[in-house]
Amino acid sequence: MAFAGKTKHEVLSEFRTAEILEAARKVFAEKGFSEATVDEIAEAAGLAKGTLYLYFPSKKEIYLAALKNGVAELAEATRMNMEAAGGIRGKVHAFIQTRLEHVERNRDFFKIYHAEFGNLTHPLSVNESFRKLYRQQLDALEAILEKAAEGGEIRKTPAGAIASALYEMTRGLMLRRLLGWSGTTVEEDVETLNEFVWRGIGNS
Amino acid sequence: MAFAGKTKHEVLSEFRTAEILEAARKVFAEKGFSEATVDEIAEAAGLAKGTLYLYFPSKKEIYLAALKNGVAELAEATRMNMEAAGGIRGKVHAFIQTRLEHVERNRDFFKIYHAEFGNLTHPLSVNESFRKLYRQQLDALEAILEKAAEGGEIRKTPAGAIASALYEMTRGLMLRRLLGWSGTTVEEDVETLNEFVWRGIGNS
Amino acid sequence: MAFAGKTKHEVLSEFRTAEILEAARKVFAEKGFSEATVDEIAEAAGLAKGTLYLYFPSKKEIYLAALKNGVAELAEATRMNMEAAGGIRGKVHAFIQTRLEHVERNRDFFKIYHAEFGNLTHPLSVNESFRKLYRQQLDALEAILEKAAEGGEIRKTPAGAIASALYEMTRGLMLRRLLGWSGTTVEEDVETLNEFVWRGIGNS
Amino acid sequence: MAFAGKTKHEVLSEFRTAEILEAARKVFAEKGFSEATVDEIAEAAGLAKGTLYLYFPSKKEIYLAALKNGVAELAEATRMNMEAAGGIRGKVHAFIQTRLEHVERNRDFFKIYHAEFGNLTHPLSVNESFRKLYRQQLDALEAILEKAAEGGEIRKTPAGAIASALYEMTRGLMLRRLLGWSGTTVEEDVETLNEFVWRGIGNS
DNA sequence: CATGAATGAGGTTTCATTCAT
DNA sequence: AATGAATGAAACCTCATTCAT
Repeated sequence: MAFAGKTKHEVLSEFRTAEILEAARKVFAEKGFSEATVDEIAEAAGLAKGTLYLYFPSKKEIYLAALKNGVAELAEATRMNMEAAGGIRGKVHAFIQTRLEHVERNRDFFKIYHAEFGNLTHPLSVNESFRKLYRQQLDALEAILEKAAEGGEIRKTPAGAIASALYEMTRGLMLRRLLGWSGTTVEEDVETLNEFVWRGIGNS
Repeated sequence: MAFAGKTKHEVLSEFRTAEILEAARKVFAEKGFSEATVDEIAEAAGLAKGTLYLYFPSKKEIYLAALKNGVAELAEATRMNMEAAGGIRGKVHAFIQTRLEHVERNRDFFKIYHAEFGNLTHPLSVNESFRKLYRQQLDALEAILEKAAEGGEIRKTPAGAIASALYEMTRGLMLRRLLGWSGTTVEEDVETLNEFVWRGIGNS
Repeated sequence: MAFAGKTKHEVLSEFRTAEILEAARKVFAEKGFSEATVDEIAEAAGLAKGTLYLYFPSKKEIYLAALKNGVAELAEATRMNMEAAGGIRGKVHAFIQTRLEHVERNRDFFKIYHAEFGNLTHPLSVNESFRKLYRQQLDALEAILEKAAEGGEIRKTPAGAIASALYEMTRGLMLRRLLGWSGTTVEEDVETLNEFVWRGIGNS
Repeated sequence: MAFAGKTKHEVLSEFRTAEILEAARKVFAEKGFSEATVDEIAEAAGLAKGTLYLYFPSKKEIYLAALKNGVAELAEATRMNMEAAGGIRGKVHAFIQTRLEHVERNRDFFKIYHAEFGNLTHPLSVNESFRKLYRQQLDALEAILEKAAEGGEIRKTPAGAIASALYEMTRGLMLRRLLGWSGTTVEEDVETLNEFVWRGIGNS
């Protein structure tokens, strides 16, 4: 993503931004948006409070950046892995696997991510674009399922509901891991879910 | 539940409490806990701010009451309907149906309910007992699935993960309805989910 | 003080008033004016809060009544006993004795009384008239001392300062008793103080 | 007391703290603890309300700091001057003189100081340590008197009561000056009191 | 007369944001 | 660019007082 030719200013700016976002993710993950204070984030980042405002215009923007950052990464990785996979079965497997594996490496981010789903129904919420992205992902999933059904790869189902179910059951297992309630490995969870879903939608 | 012989005080107290909780649910549903103000709740209830504090000791307690109230009701209804249903297939159907139908009649409550799941990973969150209850429900679901598997009613699966998946996919469809993204009736959603789950766990 | 010919109304009114003042004295003694609440007084009096407002227009007035009541009684008893006593020596003794003995029987009142001295320097304080009364008592004491000095009964002193000293040293021993720091009887305290004062002002 | 080598932060912090305490003393002196508002103190200090909270965690702590500050200073000055003075007569004189002179230079503080004596009998009062300090001073005074009596410098008296009387008569004259009721100079008051006390306890 | 539910002004405290250094 | 002291709006909560019953 990064490329040569950056000015010294740009390099520093990116470095600070990343530094702040990492600290922010840690604090927001622990406390949630409202309970977290800018002071805490500044301290976690080892910077003065005022410095944060050189890089972000508000607490809310820090939060959004910390969120979007990870969301885009996850969405992108998911999309790419699904594209690379052949056939509907591979795609579904990729979807589940990518997401579940991601959790392990980004626990702080996922706590924020989860919290944000809780805010989806507050219209005045921190985030309008989050809802859109969620919708896009569901729609994409739905489209894939519908196409597969048309091609006879899977049975005919109300694809929207199934997409939602697939998305959320995956998220459920992610949450379960986050809470430390899983006695299983990621691989096992992936297989369990994959098997379950496949039976659910397969046209056996 | 209500019975004669209540004092005037008790009647009024119950009435006010209900009045406040209804207003609170509306405001909390719209804004979430942190963004909601006690003033707004008071106004929504048509009462003065001080009056709320005659019935609840703090904003947090109002929130918890509004939450617990509905949570207990939902949990109880779900448990009863599952118990009444015969066989694992009936129980799973009852689980899905009870929950999805409940949403339609308690939209405000469900927004709060959903938001609280987002807080599950914040250890210092408003609510410790909520996490426990969630865990209990998952455990109960797991136990039912395991027993059914032992009895040969369904295939053998890692019951914990499946319970989580079942719980969350249902919650996903609830959220979908809440967001107005469903073009389907509750009955259709129930059947879709039921069919999907049953294929997923059945021992065909 | 009470006399026949009262209407039923007056009798009840006096009874309620006394009841309230006793409760008020107890609560104010324990908490001070600001920390005491009207609710507490009402509860201590076994009456509803609203009832208090039938007999007193405000919390402040309850306080003042509870205070003045006792202040007047103390001042009157002191004045009478001093008048009855012969000679300056007897008068001083009567002053000390009356006041110290009074403490034992009216501990609640004396806590309020003491607190009020602490407010003397707040011009906007609860009580303007209290300051006046204090001043009157000091002036009276001063006048007595001056007259005695003129008559050669005691030595010549700056009578104002001595009056103040006499008043406050007595109050000091009263406070000492209130705090439970006295290992002595009232009589002993009276004699100690009397001896001390007499040596201090006597014209030996 | 101040010395070089302080950081800029320390200098500012001390300056602000002093600034706030001076304003606080003025406001508390005028209104008492309960009637004073943080807003008033902030305004008197020429600072925003929030700024006070950068230096003190609560209104109560501001009050205590304003109080303790002066109390410690007075106690220390008194102790030192008494120690420096030779013989019991000198010590008593030093006690009276130090305290009375202190009033003139710290009128605001002394109003708070006096008010606090009024709270001594409220067990849940702002200040527990104040009571202890008062007790310590009385005990020290008592010890000095007892020792002098044993050495034959003064007559035998119940030293505790006399200590209390001495302390409070001094405080009485301090209050008298505070109220502007003294037509005399500090020196005259000191001499009057000294003479009075000395006759009272001397072994003539 | 008595009640106590209701009120709402007013107090303390927090914290996102600004800006002079 | 970085700082962190200062700000003040806004939130929660208390409690003296009122008034319909």
